[in-house]
Amino acid sequence: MGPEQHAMLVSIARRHYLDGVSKVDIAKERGISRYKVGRLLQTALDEGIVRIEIQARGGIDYELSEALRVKYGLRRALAAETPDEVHVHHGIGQVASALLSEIVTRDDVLGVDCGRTLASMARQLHSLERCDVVQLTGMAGVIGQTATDITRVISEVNGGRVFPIYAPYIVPDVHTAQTLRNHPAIRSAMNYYPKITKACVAIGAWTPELSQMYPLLNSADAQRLAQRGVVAETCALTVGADGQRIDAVDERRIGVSDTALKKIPDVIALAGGRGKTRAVDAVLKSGMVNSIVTDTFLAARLLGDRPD
Amino acid sequence: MGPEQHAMLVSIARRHYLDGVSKVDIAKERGISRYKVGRLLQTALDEGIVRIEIQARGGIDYELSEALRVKYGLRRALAAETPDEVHVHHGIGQVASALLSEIVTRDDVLGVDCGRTLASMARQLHSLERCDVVQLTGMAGVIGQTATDITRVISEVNGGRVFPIYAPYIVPDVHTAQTLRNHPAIRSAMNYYPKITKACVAIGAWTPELSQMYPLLNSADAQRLAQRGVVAETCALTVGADGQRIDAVDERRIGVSDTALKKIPDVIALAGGRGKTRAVDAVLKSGMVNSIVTDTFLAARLLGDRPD
DNA sequence: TCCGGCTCTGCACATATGAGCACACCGCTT
DNA sequence: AAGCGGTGTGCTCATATGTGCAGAGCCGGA
Repeated sequence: MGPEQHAMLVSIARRHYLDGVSKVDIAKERGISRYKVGRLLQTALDEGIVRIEIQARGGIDYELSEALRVKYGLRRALAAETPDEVHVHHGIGQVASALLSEIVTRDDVLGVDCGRTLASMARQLHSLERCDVVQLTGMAGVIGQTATDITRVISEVNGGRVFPIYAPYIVPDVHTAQTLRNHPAIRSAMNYYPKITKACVAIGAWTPELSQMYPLLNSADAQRLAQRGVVAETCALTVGADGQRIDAVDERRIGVSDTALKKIPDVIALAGGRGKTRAVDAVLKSGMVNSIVTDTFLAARLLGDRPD
Repeated sequence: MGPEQHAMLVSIARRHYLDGVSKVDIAKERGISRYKVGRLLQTALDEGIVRIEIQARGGIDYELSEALRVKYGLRRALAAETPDEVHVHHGIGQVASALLSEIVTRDDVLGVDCGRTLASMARQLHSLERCDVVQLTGMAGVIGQTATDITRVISEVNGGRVFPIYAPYIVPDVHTAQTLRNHPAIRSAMNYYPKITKACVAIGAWTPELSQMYPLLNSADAQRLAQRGVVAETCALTVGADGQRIDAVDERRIGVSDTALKKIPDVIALAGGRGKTRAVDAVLKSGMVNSIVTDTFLAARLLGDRPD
């Protein structure tokens, strides 16, 4: 292509894409037909003279996110860019806290699970509309990362009412569980579950290290569940590889039921790091959550169907 | 703006600008109105999420070129990017040769003036449609840069017929000029002038160094012309600052007349370097040329109305 | 010289798009 | 309770735009 042709393409492209002049008007300006202008602009596009770039804000890989969203039919998916594959909690927490700030409104009721990533999210929460905060599960895990701690931190940020559950995640026998569920404060929280409109939950893989729940069982029970196909849990609700519920110790749990969880309009899972690919895949297929915040590495593995 | 909103903007922008999906279809995909899609895309544009860049090919500044073209109402203008303001001939010659290759067709008749820049153009001419080449002016200047040399070099490239003028640019008296014009070979060339469809000419400023013509006059004549307002010449046709013809030694010239030059459909001037701003401005205003190939420095000065 | 393929052009017609407008909703004040 | 700006939404209607198609010119080969 010669310089005259090139100059005309550049000039017309400028006029259209930068000055916003319509093709019809450009055609009038230059005394050519609008079809010709359209075709010249198409040429400019094909030749790479006009480049359209989507400049995503840093911190999130929107291409991976969108692919993930489509693959699992989610309401939203966000893949946080993290420095490496190990220290992903901070990044996921940051994105999740921004997400919460964005979507939580005054009359939401927010349900909260436990976990390291959720704790990071809560710590990074700068502002949040005042709303009720309900603890979705009993207490488990390291101090400062239990659902009770997270619930408290969030309520401190937004000044909302709190519905904590001062009770363990899993208790040794059914009777104790029933007793606890009848405790007025706990009952008050659990009665509020149907009102929850948004929830943040963690996803655990079925290993002692990658689940808050696994270590609470005796190892025989845990292994028996593994043999029955459990690969993941969220809110201590165990699921198999295809996302099907595998009823485990439900009657000994203190927390939201799977049916109640599914009725929450907006359930956001937070999960990242090595070893969780199959678990996240399973929970996303379970229908118990409709949004995911993860890291780019895990997102890529989910899309590539490669477990870790 | 929160990550969800941002992700949606990015996702929609991708779909529209990269995948080419219409706003209506995107609206259907996402179950929202087309107005909303339009407004989201506008937001994405305003927020800088979508960036449209016009990637010009190197070697030419198309922005300056276009501004120049509009300012002088030219058919085309090209500002060559050159390493510095002194060695501009190579760059201008390169662009001009590419331009010639592009626009010259088999049944064009090409008229050629003399000068350093035109010589550079001719040397860099790789391929050119076969066409007749006519010398527009007598010989002047350094050997190898006369119109005769340039005409020959061009014809060697394209194998076309040549109409040279073996005669000086300017002769001492009217009689000699008339005699030469009646010489069969010269007459044959000059009779061909009305058939010329495209021409390349140089622009000289009215100083001994910056014009092929000035040194051919005795200094008294030259200075007298300067007093009459001559600031530039092309093809030894002198013009004043507003582009008006100032009849100088026309009867002693051997070359195309101003009326004949104006009748050529496409006259391309080549000029660049320091000290030529007023001269180029004048010639562009004269209506004798309708295209310019110059360097970016001179182009910028022409646009800034700053003489050098 | 004729012919087939090729490119370029502009048309008709269906869609897509832009712009102003009215209306509903919301939080806030009087 | 009523008033009231601000915001977001979808409407109508005039334009702008995309697409398939047919004709014109052009070129190379039979």
